[in-house]
Amino acid sequence: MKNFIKVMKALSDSNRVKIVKMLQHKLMCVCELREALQIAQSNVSKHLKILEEAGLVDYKKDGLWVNYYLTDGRKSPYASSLMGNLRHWLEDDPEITELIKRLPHIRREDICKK
Amino acid sequence: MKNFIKVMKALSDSNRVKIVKMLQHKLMCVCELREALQIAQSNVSKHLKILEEAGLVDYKKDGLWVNYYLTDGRKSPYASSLMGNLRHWLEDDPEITELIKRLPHIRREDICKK
DNA sequence: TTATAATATTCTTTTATTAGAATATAGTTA
DNA sequence: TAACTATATTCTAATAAAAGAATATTATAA
Repeated sequence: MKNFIKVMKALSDSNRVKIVKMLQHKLMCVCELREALQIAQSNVSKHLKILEEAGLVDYKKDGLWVNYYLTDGRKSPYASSLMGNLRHWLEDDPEITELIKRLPHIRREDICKK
Repeated sequence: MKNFIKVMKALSDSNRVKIVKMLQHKLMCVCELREALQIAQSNVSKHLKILEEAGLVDYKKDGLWVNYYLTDGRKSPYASSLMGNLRHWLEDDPEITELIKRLPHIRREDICKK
């Protein structure tokens, strides 16, 4: 039950759903996600942590960058099923399509200084 | 997006998930649900409203009783898919099995006076 | 070693959610 | 009609979530 609730809660926030939908297209670092969502960096980090603890995303460090990517949800049947469905769910949502359209122009080289 | 979030939120609370799992076994009135969950009647009503607005349950009035039952989630693909999955999900959850086991003994004739 | 950059964590405020108690409503029966 | 019962709604308090600002951490480069 606990894990089920955790997965459901993780996907009950629109910013987190947006993160998932973006990561379906490419692996992204925190500053790219911040730029895309236009929210404070600390919030991006916190949302990512919630998604990670639900077993929905994972990350690899690359120098200063931390690159987040989707897991297959192997950690739980709930995560797995929902991640599968979310590949086609919300594809026509206006907010999502707008976000995805902007995605190619959000590049860490332009946003961060390194 | 809005409807998706609504469905996810509706299923992000353990009392509401319990209601869904119980309704898989039989149609139930508010006082039976209250007895099963051991929470205030007003809370049961409020949880039922949230489930209803997410398109997960519906009700039919029968005199003083209001009988709640599961919909097939026809209202949205999210509701439909999750309701389908919830038929087998959490079947082995200790809290749920305990609850379902008690279900046959929770009868409105015994609980309410009428 | 110092400085800098990307991310995580902490602190604080605001907003939502959940809860029970009290009250209102609607249907039933005396 | 008046009294009663099941449910819904309102009110208020407690708890949890989400937000941004500020600070801490970690890795890199000067």
